[in-house]
Amino acid sequence: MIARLLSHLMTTSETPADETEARAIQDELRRGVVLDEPGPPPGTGLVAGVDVAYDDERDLVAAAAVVLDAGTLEVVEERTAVGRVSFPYVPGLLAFRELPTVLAALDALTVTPGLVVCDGYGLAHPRGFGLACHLGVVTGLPSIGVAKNPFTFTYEEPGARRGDAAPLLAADGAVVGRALRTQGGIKPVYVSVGHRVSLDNACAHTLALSPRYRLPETTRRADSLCRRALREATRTG
DNA sequence: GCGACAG
DNA sequence: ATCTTGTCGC
Repeated sequence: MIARLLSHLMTTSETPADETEARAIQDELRRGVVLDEPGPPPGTGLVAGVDVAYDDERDLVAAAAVVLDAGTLEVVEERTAVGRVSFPYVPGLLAFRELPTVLAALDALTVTPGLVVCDGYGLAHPRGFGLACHLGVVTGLPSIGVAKNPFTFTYEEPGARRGDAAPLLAADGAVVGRALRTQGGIKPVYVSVGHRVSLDNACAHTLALSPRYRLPETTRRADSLCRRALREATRTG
């Protein structure tokens, strides 16, 4: 079953036909999420960052997967993949637009990361199952989501120092993630659990990956790489 | 009912 | 996400 669902996400030809089908697939994948594991300790092993860039004009999408040494934050491996845009941007269904190409880039890696950091949300999601959850369940890897915007969620402004945080709340008051200040005096990032990681650990990783800038080095590296890959793809083919 | 809404 | 110059600052 997971293989069939994975093929839905992996291949352009089996992309969900509409939003209703996408939600049905989302509900299937949700059954596979594991939330009772702490995840790998921060600062050790390999951490991957993934991101995607689009050229809607030419119907192109480029994804990047960058693996860093969690201790030194040095790049261990980089891979990219280019494909066709197979699903529109629909709030709540971002995974179906981004994951096919991201999975292709991850598949090209020769090393296996102990954690994948996504640009977007995990459990902080209208239906409780965002991009980072899909990626985690489909790959089996621990995953977290680090987003730049609070989406539809609310939070009390955390303290101004690096490391200060506040719960990210859904409309019903449920804690779905955390607004985490990765740099003093700068807008926080929004961290949520994807798969096989605790929220505390997700935040510890995010902080460890953001020694200098607001966003984690994984996200920054993947972002610049997929943009470069898109430029190359546009210029070449 | 209408708008807002990760990337 | 993307459209986009110069500019302020380390």
